[in-house]
Amino acid sequence: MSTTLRTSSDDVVEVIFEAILKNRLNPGVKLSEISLQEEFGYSRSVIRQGFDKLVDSGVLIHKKNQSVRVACPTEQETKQIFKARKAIESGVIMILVEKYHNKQLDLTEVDSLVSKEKQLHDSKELAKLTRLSCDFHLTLAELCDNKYLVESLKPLIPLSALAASVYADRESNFCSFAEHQELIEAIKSNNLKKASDAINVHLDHCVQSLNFGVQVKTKNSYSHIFN
Amino acid sequence: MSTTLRTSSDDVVEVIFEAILKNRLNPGVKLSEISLQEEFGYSRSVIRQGFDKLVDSGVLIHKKNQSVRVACPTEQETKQIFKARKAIESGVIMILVEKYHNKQLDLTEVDSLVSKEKQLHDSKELAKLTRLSCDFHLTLAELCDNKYLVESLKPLIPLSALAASVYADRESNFCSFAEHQELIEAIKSNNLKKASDAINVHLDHCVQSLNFGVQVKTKNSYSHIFN
DNA sequence: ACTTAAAATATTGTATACAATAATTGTTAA
DNA sequence: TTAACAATTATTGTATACAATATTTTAAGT
Repeated sequence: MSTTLRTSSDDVVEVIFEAILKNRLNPGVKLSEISLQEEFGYSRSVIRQGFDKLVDSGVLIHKKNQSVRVACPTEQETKQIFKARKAIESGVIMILVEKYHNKQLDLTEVDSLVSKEKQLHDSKELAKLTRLSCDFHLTLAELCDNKYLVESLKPLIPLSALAASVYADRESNFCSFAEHQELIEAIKSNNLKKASDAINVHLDHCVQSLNFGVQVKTKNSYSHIFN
Repeated sequence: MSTTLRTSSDDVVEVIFEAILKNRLNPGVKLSEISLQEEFGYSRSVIRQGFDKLVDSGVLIHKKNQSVRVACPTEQETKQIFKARKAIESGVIMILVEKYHNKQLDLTEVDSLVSKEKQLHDSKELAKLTRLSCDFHLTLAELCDNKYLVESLKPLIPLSALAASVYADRESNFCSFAEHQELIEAIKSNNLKKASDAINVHLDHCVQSLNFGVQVKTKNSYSHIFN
C-alpha cells in the first residue's frame, strides 16, 4: 500500500511481479525460500515477507508446510478474474471520463503507451507487448488518483498475465492494442456510455480469445528467471 | 486469500479486523508487536506476519522503524475509499441481479441480516449495528461467488468503519439499513438500473452523512480491546 | 519552570536456530 | 521393472537473538 514506507520485502514482490509480467515465471512453478536467498541477497525472513504479500494477492499459492507456487488460474478462476476486472475497471473509466470532461486528465502517457504497443505489435515482439498491455490497464487506474482502486486492480493484472500464459494461443489477440486505442478515443469523446461499453467489451474479448482446452503444463526450475 | 490454507497469523488479522468493526480499536492507535505477544499467545514473528497483511490492506499504517498504527483515513482518503467501493459494489450488484434473474441467488441470508439491522436500530444498539451493516456489504460480495471481488472489497470495509468512527456524528444515519432494504428490493425486482442506482446512492449517502469538520482524536492504549 | 542534550529504554528490522512437516532418495520384495 | 516402505534430505513454521533505530527519561543549564 502506498501509505507504507518501502521495505526490503517489496523488492522481492516487485521482482516476482516483473518476472511474471515478462512471462519468465510460469504458472505452477515452485519457489523455495531458501533457494532464493542468494538470488536476492536477502535472508529467508525477508524473502518470506515478500512471498506472504504475493500469496495474499493471490499471485502465489501457499499450502501449509509446502513451498509456494506461482498461481495457475483455472478456467473458472480466469473468468472470475475478468469479471472482477470489469467491475473495477468500469469504475476506473467512469472516473476518467469525468476527469477528462473537467480537463483534469492528461492522457499523453497512455497515448504514448498505446503507440508503443502498436510498434511492438507491428514488429511482432509479443513478449514485450504483454508487458505493455498490462501497463496500459494499470496506468489507467493510476490516473484516477485513487490508491484503493489501484490496489484492488493490481493483483488482478499479473493473474491475468498468468492466465494468458496458460490459455492464450500463440496467434491469439489476447489484449488488443487496437481496443486500447478505441477506449482512449471513447474517453476523449466525453461519451461515458461509449467508454464504459468499450472497457467491458475489451475485457470480454480477452476472455473469449483464450483457449481453455489446452493442457496445463508445469515447469519446475527457475534459473535465469529474475534477470 | 481463500486459496491459502489458514495460518496462525490469520488469527491476528481476524482479531484486529473484528476489533475495528466493533469500534474497539480506534483510528491512530499504536500497536506494538512485543506488547501483543501475550495478548495473542504467539511470538513476535507471527504477530508481525499478521500486521504485515493488515498493513498491506491499508487497515494498519506502518512507517519504517515505528510501531504500526490503526489507519485514520483523511477526508480525501475517505472519499477515495467510497469511490472505490462504488466501483466494486456496482459490479457486485450487477452480478447479483443477473444471478437472481437466473434463479441462482438465495437472498434469505441478507434478508435476515437486514431484519436484524432493523431490530438493532429500533432498540438503539448502535455499536452492534455498525458491525451488521459491514456484514451486509461483505455478504453481498460473497454471494457473487467471486473470491477476487471479495478480496478487493474486504479491506475497504474496515477502512469505512474507521472513517465512520472518526467522522460520523452520534446521530448520523451513516449506513442506513432502510437503504439496504431498498437495495435488496431492487435486486428482487430484476431491475438492473434501479439496483445499480440504489447502491451508488447509498454509498454517496454514507459519505454525505459524515462530518469532516470534526477534530481527530487519537487514543494510545489498547487494553480490553480484543476480547 | 522551561529548553536542550545526553543517557537509558523500548521497539523494530533482520538473521538465524531448531523443531515439525513434506519431498526425495534408496532399498527391498513381488 | 514396478510398488511399497524406510531412511535421508530439504523446506517450512515458529521462536529468539542481536543490531539499528525510535522513544522516553533524566539531568543540566538558562
